[in-house]
Amino acid sequence: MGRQPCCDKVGLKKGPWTTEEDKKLINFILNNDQCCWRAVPKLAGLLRCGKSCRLRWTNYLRPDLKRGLLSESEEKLVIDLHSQLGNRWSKIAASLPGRTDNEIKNHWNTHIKKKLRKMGIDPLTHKPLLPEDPQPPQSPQLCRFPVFAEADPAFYSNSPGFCTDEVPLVEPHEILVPCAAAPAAPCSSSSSTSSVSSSNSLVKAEEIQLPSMEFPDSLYFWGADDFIGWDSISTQGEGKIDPFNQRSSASAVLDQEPWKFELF
DNA sequence: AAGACTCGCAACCGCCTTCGC
DNA sequence: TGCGAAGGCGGTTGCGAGTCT
Repeated sequence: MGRQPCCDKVGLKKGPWTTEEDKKLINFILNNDQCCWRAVPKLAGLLRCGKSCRLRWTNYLRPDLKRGLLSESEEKLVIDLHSQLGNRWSKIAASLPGRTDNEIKNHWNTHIKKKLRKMGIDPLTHKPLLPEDPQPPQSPQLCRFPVFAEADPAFYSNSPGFCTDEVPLVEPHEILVPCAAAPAAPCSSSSSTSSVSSSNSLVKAEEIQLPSMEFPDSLYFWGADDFIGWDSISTQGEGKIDPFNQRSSASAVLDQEPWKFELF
């Protein structure tokens, strides 16, 4: 028995969003509350599934999104959080304001994974990559590679220039640290698939005293003060139309201050 | 110059979780 | 308490752009 599709797909458009569709969605969300996504496409006049609208909004159109590559510190945070949480991208993204789970996931898969491998670290387990020998390190003096924060909070801070792009290849034996310095903690990596059982790793994430990354309310959604341009949308793409001839009061607010980043 | 190959990202798919009745 | 609907999430895919041969 197949699962019912999330929405009736007959007649629904798929694939890349057009500028016009973006405008419609933006306009709708600016003018209305985000009631239920299922209703959004119909009300906004889009031939899309509600899920698709939600995804487009949260991953691409949301005003508080940062664009561009992750900064060095963001990347470090992602690595650290990943060692705690595994592939729980939404949880990781929650600690990185303006970043989406999808963006972080993509960045992880395309950049960080490679860099960690280059460093001799298994991106899944955050342990040293084992050479040919499949046996895990058994030495009582050595324990598995600890998560960064646990291993040494100064891991990064002591290397201000740390950039995973530039790190030399590190041999596994160079990474292993004495157990005393880093009590083994359950790493979530079998974890990439497993449910990081909950409290444990989550508590650990708290324990490392991550910087408070909570958005101020104003930034979250109608944070017009930190939000630049639909104009960039209007000038982008084939149409080059001004989508907001009929701007809502909400979007009019956005005119009052320049938005600080570009969506496209 | 052109075809092959690689890479990165946006978007989709389908399972899981949450919520309302 | 159980059920169905909707939203959330993580894995995967497809395609365009860039690079290599």
